[in-house]
Amino acid sequence: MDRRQEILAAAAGVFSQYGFLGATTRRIAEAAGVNEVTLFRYFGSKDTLLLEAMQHVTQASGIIELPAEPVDPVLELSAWSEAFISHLRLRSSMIRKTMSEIEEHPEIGICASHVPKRASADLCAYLDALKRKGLASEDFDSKTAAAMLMGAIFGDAMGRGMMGDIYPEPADKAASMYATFLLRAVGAAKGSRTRSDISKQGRESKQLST
Amino acid sequence: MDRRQEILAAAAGVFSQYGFLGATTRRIAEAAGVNEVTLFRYFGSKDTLLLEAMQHVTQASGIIELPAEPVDPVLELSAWSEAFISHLRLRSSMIRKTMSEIEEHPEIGICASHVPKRASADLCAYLDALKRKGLASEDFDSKTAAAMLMGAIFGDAMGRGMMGDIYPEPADKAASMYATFLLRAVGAAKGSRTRSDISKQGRESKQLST
DNA sequence: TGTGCAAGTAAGTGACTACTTGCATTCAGG
DNA sequence: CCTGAATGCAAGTAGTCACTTACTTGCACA
Repeated sequence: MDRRQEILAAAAGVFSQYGFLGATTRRIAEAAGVNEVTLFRYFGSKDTLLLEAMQHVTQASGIIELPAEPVDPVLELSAWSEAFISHLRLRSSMIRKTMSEIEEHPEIGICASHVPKRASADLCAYLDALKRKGLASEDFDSKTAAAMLMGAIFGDAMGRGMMGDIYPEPADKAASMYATFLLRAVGAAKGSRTRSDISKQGRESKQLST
Repeated sequence: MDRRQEILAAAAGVFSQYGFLGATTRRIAEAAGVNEVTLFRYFGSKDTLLLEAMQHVTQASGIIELPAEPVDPVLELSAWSEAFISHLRLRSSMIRKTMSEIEEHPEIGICASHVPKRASADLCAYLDALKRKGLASEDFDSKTAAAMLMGAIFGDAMGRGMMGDIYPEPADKAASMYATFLLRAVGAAKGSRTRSDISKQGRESKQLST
């Protein structure tokens, strides 16, 4: 049904603006251009409506794939990071509301956690592929590295609006700066040497390629 | 006054469990062991009570100082990171609630943002001191590096409860693993080789000591 | 012994909450 | 043309919300 989708979208929008308690059935109905009673006819209760709405929006994830066989790490990881950060930025206010709801409505939190879980798994696999192909040193922990990059991206997406001065500028290059920084840390910053910030290291670090 | 403090503490506790709308005056009064009317006699309204409560709790920050003159980067930054992550972990649920409230109650968000702002400034200054003393390479951006470490710590503190499997183990060493990873990225991972997680690296990487 | 303040108690206000019921309207298909 | 499903509308229910008023109690101090 068309109506269902409209209501779900409206519910997600209102939730991301007002949170669970603030997302009243009246507001949702108004946003959907629908009578309040219709909500209950479709979904029975506010709880199931909001749960379904959240499941609906977490379907479409903005994560792009990382190649199974890395070729140009800086290019590939920058693109991935930029896609990921814009996914998070678009949804930042919903993510904040969802995070604050995990104690009282864990089901919502669980379905939202699939996105970062998948992102992290993808990223770990990619870093391991870098090791395997000899494109990175082998003496670092993928989970630690992945947590660093994901944390930087996540923190930037959540916090820049409130404390823009603590994050690197310009905002639209930040994700690729994090990615480049990470690759340099794992000794994979050769190839694609277009960025000036890694030029110096190039001279000295053939060190660990096994 | 003694009573004031008790009420403020109770309000902060209830807020961190239920969020702004869920923190009803009844619940706060109950938690404080005080009559509901007393809240209004002291603070006039729920809004000012909660604002005052948040200002009160953000006074005491668990951030320790970083030395102005770095001596042992790994040791110093690990200690700082561990103190910071346990500060965040203790307050994770309040932080989540506060973050979801920044749109509707910006004043609360603003006073909470002082902690990460100060942490970031301290960290940047420390990284710059590393550069100045020749303990790190000079071709990285301090803000980027700081955002990476703070992001990793923040993400870990917020997310481990819900998706423990994507973060490095053990949890109580994670902060120092992030710190060590960062220092290695900036070429400052020599000295203080007591931690096992960098033992392997020790053999091969004298590389960047300028 | 009397005064004044801090706090509790009880009751109530009007607005809002999720949710229900009953009935009128619209419109498509047989 | 009739039927039935989808929807709107008006009203109502029982509960909670922040907040107020009016009054009582207990204790310190003079």
